[in-house]
Amino acid sequence: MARRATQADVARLAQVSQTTVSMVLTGTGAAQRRVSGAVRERVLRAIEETGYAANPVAQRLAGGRTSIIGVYTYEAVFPVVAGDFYHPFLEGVEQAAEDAGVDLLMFTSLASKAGRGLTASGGVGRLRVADGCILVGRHSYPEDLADLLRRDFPFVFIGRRESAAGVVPYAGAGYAAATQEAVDQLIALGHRRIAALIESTEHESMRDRLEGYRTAVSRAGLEAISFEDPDPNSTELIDALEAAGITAAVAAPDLAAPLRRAALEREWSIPGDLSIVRLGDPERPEQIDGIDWTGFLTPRREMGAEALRLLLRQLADSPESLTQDDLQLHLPCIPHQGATVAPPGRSTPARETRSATARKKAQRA
Amino acid sequence: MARRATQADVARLAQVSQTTVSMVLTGTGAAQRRVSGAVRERVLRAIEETGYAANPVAQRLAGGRTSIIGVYTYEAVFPVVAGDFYHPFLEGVEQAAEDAGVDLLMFTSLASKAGRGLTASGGVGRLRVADGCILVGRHSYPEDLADLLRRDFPFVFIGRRESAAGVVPYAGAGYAAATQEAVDQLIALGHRRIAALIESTEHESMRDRLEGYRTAVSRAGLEAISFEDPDPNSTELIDALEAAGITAAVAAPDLAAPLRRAALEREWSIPGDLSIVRLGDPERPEQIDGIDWTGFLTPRREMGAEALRLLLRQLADSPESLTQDDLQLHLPCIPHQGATVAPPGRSTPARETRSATARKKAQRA
DNA sequence: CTGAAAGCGCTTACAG
DNA sequence: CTGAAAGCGCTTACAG
Repeated sequence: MARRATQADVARLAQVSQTTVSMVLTGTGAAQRRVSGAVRERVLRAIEETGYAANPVAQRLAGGRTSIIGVYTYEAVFPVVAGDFYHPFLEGVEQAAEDAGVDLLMFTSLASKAGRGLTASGGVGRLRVADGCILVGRHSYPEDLADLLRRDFPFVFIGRRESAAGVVPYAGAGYAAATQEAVDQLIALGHRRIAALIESTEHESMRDRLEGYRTAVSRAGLEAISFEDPDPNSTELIDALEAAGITAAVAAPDLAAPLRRAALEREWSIPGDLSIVRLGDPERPEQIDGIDWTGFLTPRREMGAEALRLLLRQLADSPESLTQDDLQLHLPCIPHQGATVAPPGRSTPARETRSATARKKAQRA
Repeated sequence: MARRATQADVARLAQVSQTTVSMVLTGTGAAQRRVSGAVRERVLRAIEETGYAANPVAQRLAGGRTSIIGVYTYEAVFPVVAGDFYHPFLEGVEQAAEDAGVDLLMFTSLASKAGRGLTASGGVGRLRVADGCILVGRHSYPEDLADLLRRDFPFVFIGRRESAAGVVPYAGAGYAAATQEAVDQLIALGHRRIAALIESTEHESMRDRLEGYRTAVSRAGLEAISFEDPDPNSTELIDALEAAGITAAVAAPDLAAPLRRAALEREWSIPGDLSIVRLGDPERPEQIDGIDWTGFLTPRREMGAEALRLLLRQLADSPESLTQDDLQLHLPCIPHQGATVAPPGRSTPARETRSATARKKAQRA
């Protein structure tokens, strides 16, 4: 196997110095150094002839750019499950990369061991073969974020992430705004007892939804009734909703279907007895059902594409000019009017009946 | 921004040479060089103190390998269609890359314009930023193959490819052997009039299937009856099968379902009147049905994984020792006994009846 | 306009 | 057992 050609090889063939070869390749020298037309021609021909392509590793070590953007996925790059949650993010990244003419380096060598993240599997250093890096994954890894920020390595997270260590650049979904709007609509329909069901507020995206919910209910002078990490398989949740007189619930994506199932088991009708709003795309494939959910979709492709563009902006000439608002993107979610929301049940009697049935079932159990 | 510590920093602190630091870190020196206990201790402490972590970029440059393997996909890297045909190949590549500790560079910048291939979008040049490259795609691109071979660039195709320009390294499916075996089984069941339905023999994989079919029928002294690129939506195909007295057909993956549909429309029963063997995984997602096809599966993940391993072998110490057999892999297909094959219809009357019905329908049309 | 030289942070013969 | 030195393939001041 022929050794790959180097600038030295090209230089020898073109009868110029290696510096000159580098110069014609990356014209961005101190003073936009011009190489005379004749010499440039010779060099270009020699490049052609030798099949030279710059070694990105050497380029990076010397402090240059490679037009290679890293992609670090906390989950598998090529997900096993068709219809995987992460797929659309990567499609967006790919599309934007193609548009920008950059290549994507998937850090398969850094496969996150047992979900312990980047820091655990070799650290941020390895990412530096790329000009910058996009990160995607379900969880938050505070150490990774701190490390990334401290090292001053250009990166963008897909999905909002916070760190005490500094301003984390991200392309996130506007969950707060979308949730708020969804709750506003429930209120406009006449609902007064609206619950929020979310997963752990450890995660930024859940905090955002909760915040949107709180803003909307408090502005309307309603009571905020939220359940964090409820167990949708227990009857207690439905008991609690009933006791609180809830007529509508906004639910984290993976909680919507279980809530619906639990409610139906109680012989509630959806949306007759309970309206449910789904706050985004479900992550777990088993949650993908045929239900026409009212709520909104997570703009996954857009998040991927915008993340890449944001990274490119950071790599551009004057990254200092980027403000926090430039670095932290909240992309609008896509509202969808489905079949799981209706005005609250009109008659108290109906509600009584339902409650009676429910109570009977509960006693039997 | 704290500059990250280097071996030089550690060396200074530990009062040893930078070489020694490198030595204690990577004990694999020429003669397993031992550093005395005391010195090793000092170095380790200094590493601790400085928080030193090796710069992988420098390691790669010094090591002579970038550990970057390119992946060029003629189709989109992250396919839009869930259940995409190409997905499993990439999963296999990813798994093998993870095992080998190499990263994958997806050439998104080279997105093949209108299916015109590599040569059309700039040529082999950019691929050279990687140590070698895996190529995946539906079609054959003779120019690309010739270019790759002529340039002596290490690559492996997923799926068998031929070129007059030389020996193309590939990890292909053993379609010939699998098809032959399938036909043998039909013969063992008592079939004597067996047809082959394949797509254009322009493609290597179709030629392989045809070859396997021909070998099997000729060995059994039967007539070879093959249809290349038949139109399964026309009644002519069924007419022809009927005229030839066919009782079983082996069909290219994307032709099996259309053939079945056409036969059912004729009121043939499957497998009663016609046995159908499907020769691999269908490419087009609309062909994915609930039918339990008899035939075999394409070992897609294995092909991806083996392609990467083969490429790595080419990049290893003594690639010259690789023979053509080493470079061209035919991975065994996975046989599957489904519900679309049975012994041929026992009675001539049954067949007459069927033919009569069919003839009537044909006249009506 | 062009080239000699230093430097990026490592590994690895080659000498002591 | 340890270190001085060369080299991996680039970029980028710094001199001509």
